[in-house]
Amino acid sequence: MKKFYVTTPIYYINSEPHIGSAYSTIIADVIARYRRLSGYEVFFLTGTDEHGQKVLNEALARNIDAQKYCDIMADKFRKLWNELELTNDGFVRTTDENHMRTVQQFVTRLRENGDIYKGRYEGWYCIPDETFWNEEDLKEGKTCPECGREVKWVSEENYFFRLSKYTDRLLKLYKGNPEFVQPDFRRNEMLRILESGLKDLSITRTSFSWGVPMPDDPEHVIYVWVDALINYLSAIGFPDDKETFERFWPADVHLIGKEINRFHSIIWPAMLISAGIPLPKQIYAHGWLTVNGQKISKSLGNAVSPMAFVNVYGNDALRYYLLRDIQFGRDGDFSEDNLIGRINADLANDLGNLLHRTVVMIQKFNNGLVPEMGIEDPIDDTLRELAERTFSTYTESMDHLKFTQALEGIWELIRFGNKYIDLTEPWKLGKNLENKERLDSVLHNLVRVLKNV
RNA sequence: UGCGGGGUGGAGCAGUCUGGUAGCUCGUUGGGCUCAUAACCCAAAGGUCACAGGUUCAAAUCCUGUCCCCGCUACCA
Repeated sequence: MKKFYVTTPIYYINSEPHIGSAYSTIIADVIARYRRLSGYEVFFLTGTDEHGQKVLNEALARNIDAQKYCDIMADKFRKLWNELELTNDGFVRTTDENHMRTVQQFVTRLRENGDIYKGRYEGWYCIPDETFWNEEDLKEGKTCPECGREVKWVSEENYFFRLSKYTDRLLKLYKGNPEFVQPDFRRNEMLRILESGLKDLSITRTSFSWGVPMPDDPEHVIYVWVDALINYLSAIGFPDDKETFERFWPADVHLIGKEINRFHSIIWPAMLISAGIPLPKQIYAHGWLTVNGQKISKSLGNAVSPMAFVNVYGNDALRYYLLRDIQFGRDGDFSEDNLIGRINADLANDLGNLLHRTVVMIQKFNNGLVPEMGIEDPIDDTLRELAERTFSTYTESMDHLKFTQALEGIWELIRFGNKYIDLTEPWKLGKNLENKERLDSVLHNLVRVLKNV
């Protein structure tokens, strides 16, 4: 049996899940369900990223223990995925004991391969923003270009990963596997970064302790990103459960948001090469959702919970809308008006009506039983051919994550279904017993179409 | 500053790589039909494809320049 391993980003739990996190996860669920239907053994992974300064701050602000805070937040994510009826096979938390052990083992491997060294990380640091800045980016009087507050020169002893060593190998990887990073324009962005050369990456911090301790040097905690990326391995048993790990690794697709592409498309493969582990087959970076044209943000208060929509319109309607209306890969706008438009026009008027017409006529003309095929007509062939074409383009589209096209194709068939009824006029056929066999075929064909849709 | 995305009938988009009658959904208008949902089916109106040059027998599509909108520029899906 063929396998398929799909992952979502693990969500950083310094804030509650919103429509954006739900979008990524719903897409992954759609991929997982599609592959299961196609006969694959699927592992669909999602989870939460729980270490780092920001999480610690959130916990402190609430005056609760960091682990306790994480437990509460992780539950919110888990609960939401349940309510959205997502079919994830795993839910990894970076505070899981086995995950933390895996991280340490992984980092040990890198060290054994000579890719970790101790160095000094220095720079201008904006404490409230937690950001390092280059000297030339600073504003007048050494202030932060982002928030205008004063920056501080900090110097910290850290461990570094020899990322620079992997520039050429990554370039070669990109050249040899054009599908490795998708969509194309995202791959090109990464290529340009590679071409400009990579700097070594500081992979530990000493300013706080909420993280995975560095093996043999617990004063240092491992940088959250290094910690987080390894979830894709730890969740399927690396390195102890060899059988499960080897069954599913390498990942078939890491589904991510565009803002974390660099970590997945450059740092992650470099880490894996260093550790001697095969690379994932594809990184797919999707776009961002705006809400009614505005960026999702806490301060605007538009970070609405997806449940607000699910409760009113239902899970399937929300999914349909997200896949149909938002070109996958690009940024898109989420608007309730458009959602309603899709529900009315596509789900109710086209699909709903077709189903309703078919069912009512079967009740009326055939006592509610689906008839066998009777007399055929050339129009039946047209319907059949369109159906066949639809299912093959559907498969083709879904394999390449072109959800909008896949759905457009299906709706072409649905619309033709409605037209087919008008052309064959079954309500007229029903008035005369002589036409019974022709009527049977019409109704039979309609049921077939609906069943497959 | 740099990089990226976009500018196509009222709205949202496809088409641009591989030049050759401008397409889809929604909306609008008129008609048809009754199995059905203010539904469905048919038809029509509506676009100098941001702007200006250029290449070509022919450009939304290739080249040059300009304008406008949006995003990113390192740890926020």
